[in-house]
Amino acid sequence: MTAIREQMAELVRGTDEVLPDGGLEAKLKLGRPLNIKVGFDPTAPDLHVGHTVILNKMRQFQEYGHNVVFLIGDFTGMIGDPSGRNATRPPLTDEEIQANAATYKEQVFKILDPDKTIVDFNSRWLTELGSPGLIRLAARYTVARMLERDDFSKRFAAGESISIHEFLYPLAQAYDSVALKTDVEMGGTDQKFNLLVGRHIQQSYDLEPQIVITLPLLEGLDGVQKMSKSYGNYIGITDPPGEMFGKVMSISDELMWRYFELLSFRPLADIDELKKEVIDGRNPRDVKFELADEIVARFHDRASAKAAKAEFIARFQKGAMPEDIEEVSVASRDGGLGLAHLLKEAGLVGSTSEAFRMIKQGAVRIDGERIEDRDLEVDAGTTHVYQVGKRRFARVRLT
RNA sequence: GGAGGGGUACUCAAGCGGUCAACGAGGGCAGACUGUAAAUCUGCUGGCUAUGCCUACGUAGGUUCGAAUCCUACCCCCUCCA
Repeated sequence: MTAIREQMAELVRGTDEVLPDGGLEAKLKLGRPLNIKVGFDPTAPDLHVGHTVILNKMRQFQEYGHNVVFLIGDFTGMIGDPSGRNATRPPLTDEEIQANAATYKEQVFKILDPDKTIVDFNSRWLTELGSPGLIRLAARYTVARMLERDDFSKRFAAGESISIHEFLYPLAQAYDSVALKTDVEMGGTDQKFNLLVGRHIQQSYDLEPQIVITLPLLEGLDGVQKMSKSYGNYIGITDPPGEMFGKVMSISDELMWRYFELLSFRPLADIDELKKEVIDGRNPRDVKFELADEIVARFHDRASAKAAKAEFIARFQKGAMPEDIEEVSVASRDGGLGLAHLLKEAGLVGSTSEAFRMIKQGAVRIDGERIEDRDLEVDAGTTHVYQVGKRRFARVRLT
């Protein structure tokens, strides 16, 4: 195993907090592979680059020879994420959970080492716990301590409702650490409270408390809210190269540095150098190209990144049509079809009302030519490229 | 168990018998400007067989020519007291 000092330096890099002070070093000195646990929600198998911040860290632990458990919270999923809005979720069926798990593996193993990753489900021990066990578990923590959680105390103070079962979430998560004899648990900064509850609960079961590592949450494309599927501000790790590239290019200059910090593998010194260049007059767009390039190359490959960049330049700097336009065929009625209906059928707009609005606003083009006539009838048997706004395209054959 | 307050579009939040598909803000979308950046300005933001019709203001009924607005019941949330 690599020297502890070197491990420490690498493992701490990019983290938000490692608690308690000196704890990780002491664990490493035990000289055995540590049990690392990270929990994931069972409902959202579409990973985005925000998740990769923690996946990269998990990978690092693996490289140092530790046991990494990718824990799917199929049981806790029933409780729902207490920091979210939905207090309760309908439990998923076994089939759904298995399907989600399979999707997870497919995506996660782009980063994690499949041979070294243990995928587990917390229903395995939490179901078995039963009501008596749950009561015994709940007896180990107090309401006052529960209310220390920022989210709970705020909601309580604001007069918003907190359901009792929400208190079970941190407890169940803590019990996972008991069941797995976890040495280190990682999560986003928003998980800090839950992770710390794990320490207390472990101790009450006469186990050594785990080390808690929090990692910064990556902001989404809007630069305000954290990256999440439900906010629609994410870069999916399975996004096609062109889309991934475009999404990175659409972030603000300020946010770009944050992405460099959390997603790029470049040494920090390199990033500082880039910042300096921008201050000295280099176009931030070109620096952003480098970031987009690195990210696309990581989740696809070098060639795709290069192609994505070339197309980006052709399309947005030179105004060319995108290369891969989806082909759709739409059935006509009585030898033709109104433009609004055609756009709806082709999936370019959500409703005919929206189509009319878009036409009125000058957002609709056929073969690059702006159309203002909302009553335009398109003849059957023709094929044109229809465009709504800057990003939505389709080659539509009217049959 | 008692008393009071409240449930309005993606979110917050006005409206409290007709002029309400519903003020305003945020978000989103589109147009202009650009570096598909940000900022800024402008417009749009329920649906449809489209200049008219249909469906919407917690749910179900009722009063009325007419209800998001009034009445009744129910459901849900919050506060105080017990």
